[in-house]
Amino acid sequence: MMPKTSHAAGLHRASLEKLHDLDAALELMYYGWRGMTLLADEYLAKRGLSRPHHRILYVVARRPDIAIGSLIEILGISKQALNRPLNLLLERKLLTSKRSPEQHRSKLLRLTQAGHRIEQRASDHERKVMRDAFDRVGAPGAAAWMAVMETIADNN
Amino acid sequence: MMPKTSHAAGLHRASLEKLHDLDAALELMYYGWRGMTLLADEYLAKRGLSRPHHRILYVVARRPDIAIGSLIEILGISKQALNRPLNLLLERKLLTSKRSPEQHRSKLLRLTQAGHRIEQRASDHERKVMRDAFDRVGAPGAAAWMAVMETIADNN
DNA sequence: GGCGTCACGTCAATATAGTTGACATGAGAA
DNA sequence: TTCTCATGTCAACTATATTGACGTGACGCC
Repeated sequence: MMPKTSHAAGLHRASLEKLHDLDAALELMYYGWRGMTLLADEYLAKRGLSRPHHRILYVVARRPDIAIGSLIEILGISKQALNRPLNLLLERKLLTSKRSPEQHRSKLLRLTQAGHRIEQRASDHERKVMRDAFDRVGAPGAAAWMAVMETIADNN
Repeated sequence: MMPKTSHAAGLHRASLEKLHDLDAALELMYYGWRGMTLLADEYLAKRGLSRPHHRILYVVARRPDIAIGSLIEILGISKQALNRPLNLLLERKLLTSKRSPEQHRSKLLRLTQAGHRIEQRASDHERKVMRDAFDRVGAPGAAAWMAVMETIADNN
């Protein structure tokens, strides 16, 4: 539900009247997501990639030899939606796909060296933002942040 | 960078291997945003509305008599992008627009009773999620959450 | 009183990120 | 052999954005 201002590059928090005491929290969730992903998205954009590509790289990095079907399930998108970004990553040789020896009908995905590098750098941008924020509140504050987010995330 | 599972309705947190200690935080940010907006989005969808409509209603609720140009600036979108959702809200009579007595060239937007009701109910869904999460960690935990998110949000 | 600018409206083309449906292929299992 | 699984791909569509161009009515000013 929110905003931006003068500078073209980055939106900043709007100073809207608060009608409820939790309005600030709603706005922080919105701006927080943007704040965390802003640098990573800029980094990816310079390489002609975007969030969907990062999501694929992120998952494959953590599940080497994942099959395409599993990837679709984890990402929560259709195979048609996966197709384009996945093929781009294969063309760019950020990912490799090979069929497994036994289960010859599924393709197993892996990151190449270059793929690892990009995944790491993009995620590093996001982790740095989190680290800086956690450093300001110390370990107990960080733990509280995690606890709050877990409660919200599991609200399904 | 993430996920989903069996049920069609709501994604749930993926159990991916953590390569870095802050990976959990990255995933929580992703799922947290979804978790907070899930119920509100379902509520809005039942009424043929979506996030952009809610953003407009949210801002107008907090800036009665806002001009279209200011709304564009706050939302950070182009006037062409604003056009469709704004006109829908006007057609549905959730918003009114009138020209001001003096400044006859700008249009002033206001919520109708129905508009207020929808804005309030949608935002209530989000505030409830936040309230439940804050209740679990108490006031100091909530303050820590806010402090972390402010640092991240201002990362522009 | 005319000129320029401001605020708004709208048309067209494009991009991105997704959807559903249909259909094809090669591999394995029954 | 036939059925099903895992994958690939084509087409059409939706939603949400973008930029550029152009139009109109309302002021502001010399």
